[in-house]
Amino acid sequence: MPELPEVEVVKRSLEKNINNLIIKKVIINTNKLRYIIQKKEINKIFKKKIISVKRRSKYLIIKLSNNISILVHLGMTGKFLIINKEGEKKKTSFYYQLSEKDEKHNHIIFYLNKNIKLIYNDVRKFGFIKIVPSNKINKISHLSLLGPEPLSKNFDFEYFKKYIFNKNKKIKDIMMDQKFVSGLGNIYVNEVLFISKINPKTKAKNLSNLNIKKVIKVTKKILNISIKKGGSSIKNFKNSFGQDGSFQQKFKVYSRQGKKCLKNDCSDTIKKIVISNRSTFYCESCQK
DNA sequence: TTCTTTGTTCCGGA
DNA sequence: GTCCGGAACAAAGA
Repeated sequence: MPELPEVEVVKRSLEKNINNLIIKKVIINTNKLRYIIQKKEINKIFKKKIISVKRRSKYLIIKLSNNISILVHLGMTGKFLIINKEGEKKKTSFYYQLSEKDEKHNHIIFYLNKNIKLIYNDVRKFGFIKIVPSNKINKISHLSLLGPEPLSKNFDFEYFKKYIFNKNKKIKDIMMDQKFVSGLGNIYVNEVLFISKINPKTKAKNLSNLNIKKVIKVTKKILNISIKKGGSSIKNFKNSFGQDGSFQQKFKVYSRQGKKCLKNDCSDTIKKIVISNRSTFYCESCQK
């Protein structure tokens, strides 16, 4: 369930710890992620230096020397772990003790110089890793159709208003649509609509100007707070040191069905419904 | 055994 | 051709 804030936290962690390192060896334990990784693709990243780590939507782009990039999507349960070789004296936060159970899902191991290992671990195997030419990265299908970043200036009232004026979709579906705005998933959309006091079933084109402004403002605020807190830790999310994020206590509506609404002066309970095959949580009293 | 989870894609119907 | 929404898919744990 890594959404934008979680991916951003991973990005920062990777940036800080693997930049300028060189890929010495790659071991693929499981080649059954969303896409099979060909051996000739892996050969392209040998001895390459990690130049930068970027994020676009929920994707990570690890740029290497010689016009090669590693495009990563964490799927539902993907995570990176950075591990130093035993015996090296480094900060304890570099060490993450994997239980045997966790190690079963260590699918790809990048051996870097300075005895650092970068491990891709993914229980559900819905994530993927692709080797792509850096200069074509924005043209590949995963990235080419993405809408604006929610935290960018492009995600503003004018854009929102123009996009939804003839859309008959529910606001929740629109917010989940990566072509409209990229990086939000089910959890954060539920939270944004709750805090904005907007019913998820509302047709997007019927939103008032005031509510459009509110949604934009709340979206940016929640994402920024979550990034600051280190990402959520819903079930499987960990940053690259295996530490849990701390945002999970902050969810006001997600997964709270049957529990009391947290808005002041509201005595209603949170309802769970399904919209477009996704669990949707809201308060009937607060979100009219 | 069945249900749940998510992002993405596909397909039928309007 | 376009839009909408339901279904399917991946894998594994409860």
